[in-house]
Amino acid sequence: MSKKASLRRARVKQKRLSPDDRRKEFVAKATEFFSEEGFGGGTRALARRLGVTQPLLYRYFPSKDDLIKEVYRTVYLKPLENGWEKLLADRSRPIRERLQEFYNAYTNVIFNRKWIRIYLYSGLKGLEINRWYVGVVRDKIISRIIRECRFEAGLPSHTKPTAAEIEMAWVFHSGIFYYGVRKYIYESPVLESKEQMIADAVDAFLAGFARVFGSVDGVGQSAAKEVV
Amino acid sequence: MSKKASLRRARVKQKRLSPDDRRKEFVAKATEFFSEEGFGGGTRALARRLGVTQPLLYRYFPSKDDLIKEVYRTVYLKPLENGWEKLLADRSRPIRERLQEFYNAYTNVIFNRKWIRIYLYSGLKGLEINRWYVGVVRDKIISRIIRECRFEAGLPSHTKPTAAEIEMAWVFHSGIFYYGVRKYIYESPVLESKEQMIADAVDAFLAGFARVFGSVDGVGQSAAKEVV
DNA sequence: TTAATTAGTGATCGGGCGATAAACAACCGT
DNA sequence: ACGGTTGTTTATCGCCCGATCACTAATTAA
Repeated sequence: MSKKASLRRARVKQKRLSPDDRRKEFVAKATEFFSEEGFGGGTRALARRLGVTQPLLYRYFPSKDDLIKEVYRTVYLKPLENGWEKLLADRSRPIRERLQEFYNAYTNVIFNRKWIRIYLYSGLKGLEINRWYVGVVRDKIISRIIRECRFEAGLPSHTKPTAAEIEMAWVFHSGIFYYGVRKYIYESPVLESKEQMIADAVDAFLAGFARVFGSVDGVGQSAAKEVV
Repeated sequence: MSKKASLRRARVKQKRLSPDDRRKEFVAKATEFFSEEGFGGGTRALARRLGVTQPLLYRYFPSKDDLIKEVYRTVYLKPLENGWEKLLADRSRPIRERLQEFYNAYTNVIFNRKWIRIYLYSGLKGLEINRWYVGVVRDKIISRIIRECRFEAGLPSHTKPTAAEIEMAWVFHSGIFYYGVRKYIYESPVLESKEQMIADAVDAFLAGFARVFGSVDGVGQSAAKEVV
C-alpha cells in the first residue's frame, strides 16, 4: 500500500498522461524528429525519443502517415495564423517600411531548421499541402506586394498583376527565403544581420521594380530587349 | 545449336554488357531514380528499372552508399566543367549582358528535375559535397559578380567584398535558382520565359546594387537605417 | 473497496531492406 | 570445340520497418 501510494505520488515513470497532452507532445516531438531524419525516420526511434514504446504511437494515430499529416498540418498552419495580409496592405505607411516589417515578422516564424526542413521535404514529396501553401503565398503575399508596388508607382493597382510582375516578386521573395535555407540547412555563413539582408533586398526589389515596370520613362516594358 | 546462335544474335535478354557501359548506365539511371525517390529508394526497385537483378549492382559498387556518392560526383561536377568564370569576368562587355548570358547558360544546365532534386536532397542530408558546391558557387560566382559590379560602379574592385555585398548577390542568385525549384519541384506555374525572368532579375539586381552600395550620392552605405 | 475503463507495454508478424555466396551462362583465347 | 574468365542470376541471410494483439497496470466511478 505504501509502495502503491509512493508510486502514485512520484509518478515514477512518465506514464499515464492525458490523451490530449500526449497527442500534442507526440505531434510536437514528431515534428522535430522528422525534420531531422526526414520522413523515412522510423517509428521506433521516434518512440525512443518520446520516452514511450513504439506501439503507443498507434493508439493515437492510425498509421505513421496520419501522424505525418498531422505534423504537416500544424507546421504549415502555424505561420498563417498571424494577420500578415493587413500589414502589407496598410497604405498609410511607406511600402519600403511595410515590406521590411512584413519580412522581418514572416522570417521570424519560418526561419528555423524545423520549419524549413519540413517545408523542403514536403516539396520534394510533391505533397498537396505544399502546393496549397505555395498557392497561399502567391495569393496572400506575392500578389499583394505587386498591387502595393503598383499603387506606390502610380500604376493601376486593380488590374490583375502580369506574369512578369508576379515572377519578379517571386524572385525577390525566394531570395529572402533562401537566406534561411543557406543558414539553417546548408549551415553556410550568412550576413549576420537578418534585418540588413531584408532591408537591402527590399531596397533592391523596389529599385528594380521601378526600373523594370514603373519608372521614369513612363510605361513599364520589362527588360528592354536589346540584342544580347 | 541453332537456339544458341539465335540467342547470341538477338541478345534476347540485355545481358553481358561491357563493364564500362554498365557502370555508366547504372550511374545515369541511378541519378534519375534517386532524384525521384530520394536516396531512401531501394536497390531492388532501382535494379528493376535498370532491367537487371539487384545483386548485380554489387558487382559494380561495393555498397549502395558508394553508388550514391558516384551519383553526387557526376551531378555536381558536370555543371562545373564549363568555363563560366571567364564569362563573368570579360570586361569588354557590359555587366548586364554578362550576367544575363551567364545565368542563361548556368540555368540551362541545372534547371531540370534531376539536378535540383539531387541538390536539395544532398543539402538536407548535410553532405560534405553539398557544402563544397556552395563554397564553389560563392568563390567562383558570387564573389566574381560583386567584383564586376564594383568595377562597373567605379568602386575599388580589388578589396574583399563585404558581407553585405556578398549577401545581396546571394539573394539575387537564390532568387533565380528558386525559379527552378518552383518550376521543377513544386511544379508551380512560373513565367514561361526563363530569359525574361533572368533579364528582369539582373536589372533589379543591378539597380538595387547601385542604389544600396554604389550610387549617386557617393559611398555606398547599405540600407540607410531610418527608424522602422 | 471493488469493478470497469483505458493508457501503456511486450511479444510478434509479414515484408522489404542491403548485402553475400554459390550456381549459371555468355564470352574469349586457344 | 574447349576450358577458363567473368557478367548475371537464384537463393538466402540478418536486420529493421510498420503494424497488431494480448496483456499489465494506473485511473475513475460506484
